[in-house]
Amino acid sequence: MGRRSTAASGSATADAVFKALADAGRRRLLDRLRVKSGRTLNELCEGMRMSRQAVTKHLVQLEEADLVVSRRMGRKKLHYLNPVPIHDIARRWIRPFESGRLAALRELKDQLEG
Amino acid sequence: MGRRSTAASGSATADAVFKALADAGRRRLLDRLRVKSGRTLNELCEGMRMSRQAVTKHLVQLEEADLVVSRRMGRKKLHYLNPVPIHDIARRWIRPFESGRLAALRELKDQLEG
DNA sequence: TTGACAGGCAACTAAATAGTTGCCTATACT
DNA sequence: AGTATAGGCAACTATTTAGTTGCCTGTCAA
Repeated sequence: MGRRSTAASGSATADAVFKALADAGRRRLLDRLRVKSGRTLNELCEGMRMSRQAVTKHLVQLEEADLVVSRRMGRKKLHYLNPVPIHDIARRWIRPFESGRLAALRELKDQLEG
Repeated sequence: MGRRSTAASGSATADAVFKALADAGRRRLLDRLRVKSGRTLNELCEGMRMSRQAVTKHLVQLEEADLVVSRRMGRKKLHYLNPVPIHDIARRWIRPFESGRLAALRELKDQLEG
């Protein structure tokens, strides 16, 4: 029920993307893919203080959010960063809040002081 | 144990902010505060298909993420949008991924095709 | 062709989330 | 004073999440 349009090609839901970003471990994985994309599972496990299975599950979440795309190469699985979903949430959920930023801050300050 | 620096004044953790954003209901609350800040709890309950208590809990999470700041006025509680945490995560977690966006996309495309 | 390497799957547990309901307190209105 | 309004607190439930362990499969290399 409520299948999330597997995200393989289109953009994932904002829910999935924010949820994927809401974990320091997953953000670390993204950061490392940003530096160098195309890493194997085992490479990505390095330095993560958890089992390989745990990392796999995090990668699954990242793939469901379409933030990571993977490809099998022989017995290896290579993981690539896909920046599109981040771009999408930035447009819808970040920039609109930055636009009104100064106004919001002024209003907030007024109310907290006055 | 791991107390999260209650966020009252400083900027909240990225975890708390992303987690707060990872729910459509909470994002809706933020959207409405963006249009008009300084709303009461009951105002914010309107149109949310859940009990007042549920909304209260969502607002607590938003406050813990420092995305919302509240102030008692008589028997009313007014809620204000605070745009700072969004600005912070944009700087650390959004823009860096947008910078390399075209490069990442080219790399991704190459790998998926080749 | 045998072993080592890379990864996948399933079952389980512990903890966090999202929501409910019932009742209580404080402030405002008449 | 008495009632309606605005919100708070506590207890409880169901679901989701994050992690573990054990074992299995497919691929490469000597």
